[in-house]
Amino acid sequence: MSEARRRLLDTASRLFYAEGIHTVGIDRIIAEAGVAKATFYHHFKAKDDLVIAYLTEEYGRQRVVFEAIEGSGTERIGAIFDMLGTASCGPGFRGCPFLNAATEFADPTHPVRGIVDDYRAWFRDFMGTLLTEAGRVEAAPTAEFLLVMRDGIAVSGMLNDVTAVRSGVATAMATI
Amino acid sequence: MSEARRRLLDTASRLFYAEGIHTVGIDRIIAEAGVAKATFYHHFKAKDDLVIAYLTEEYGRQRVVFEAIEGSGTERIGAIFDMLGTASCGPGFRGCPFLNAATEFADPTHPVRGIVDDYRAWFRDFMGTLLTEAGRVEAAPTAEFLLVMRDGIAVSGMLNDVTAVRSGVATAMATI
DNA sequence: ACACTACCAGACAGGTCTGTCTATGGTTAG
DNA sequence: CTAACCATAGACAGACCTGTCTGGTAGTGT
Repeated sequence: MSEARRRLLDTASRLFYAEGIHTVGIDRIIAEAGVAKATFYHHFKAKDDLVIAYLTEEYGRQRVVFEAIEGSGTERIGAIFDMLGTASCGPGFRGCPFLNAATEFADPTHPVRGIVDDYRAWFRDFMGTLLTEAGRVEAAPTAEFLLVMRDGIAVSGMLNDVTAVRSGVATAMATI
Repeated sequence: MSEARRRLLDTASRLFYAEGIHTVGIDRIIAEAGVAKATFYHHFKAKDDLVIAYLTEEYGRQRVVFEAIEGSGTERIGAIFDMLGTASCGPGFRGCPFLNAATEFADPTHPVRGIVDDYRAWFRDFMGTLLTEAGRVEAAPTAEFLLVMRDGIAVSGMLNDVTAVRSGVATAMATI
């Protein structure tokens, strides 16, 4: 990836996540990235393309991080939710990038929503696989439940309900 | 309340909820409400005032609805979550108005975020009170957990994860 | 030497947004 | 009657947004 494109994506990721997608304009991104406007439109057909790239990259990043977490069976799920809880209470946390993007793009047929759906399907399947590995017969409904917990934890973290985050993590760990 | 103000609030509530706050402009609201621009600015100092009024009214509406649900002890909580689940799968559901607003207003010191905080504090306290009434000693952490569940259910409903909604409701009911 | 690609700076058009303003018409209370 | 109030229509300013375009620089491979 070219340096300019890298800087654009990094800047956009930081600003989109921290301040929202619609509220951050192209001018702001290219200024902070130190890139010319023509260069931006050379790399991205439109702003939506940048949004897509941002979410796609974030999706890949999270997959790598979560799938790298070691452990076996339900312990691994516990470690994942422990990490989720820690991240949700950490500095600079402003919720789940995918949930936030879905809120900003109300039209469910928009390409952005496709990535959000992909991410959620991956997480659900990942949990289902881990549960099956752990010998759970009722893996599917439990995986759904863990998806709901993940969402709730992310939201509570965004709104600084730290005790709720801890409570959610503890319950998720106790359930599995 | 004057008719014009009533129409403005109704139209704004409908559009803000369905399409998002930042994406819906004043011009659109006054056009669909059939109200002159000067009339709008006679009733609301700025767009933010309309947003505040929208969320404040929605807060009051939800309080009335939830507090009117009958039953005693944990059965009442079950009825509330049953209703939450049903609403989250219903037509036109696009998530929790407060969570969506919090996502759109990233600055936690913005007045909008104050209403969101108030709503969440009310829900948490309401659950805590019902749990205490039911004789639960560990009411506070369970109330926190129910807040997380509420968030997760709303998110899953917004993203059409209907089975996740049902799973979340079932777990919440089983837990309490 | 040449073509190609990546990059920069910044003007520009066309649209949208918020909020203000003028000018006018009803209705109601004193 | 008149003054206060609520409402209408719509022009307008100023800011911001996206996306296009011109023109110029630097490096790279053939």
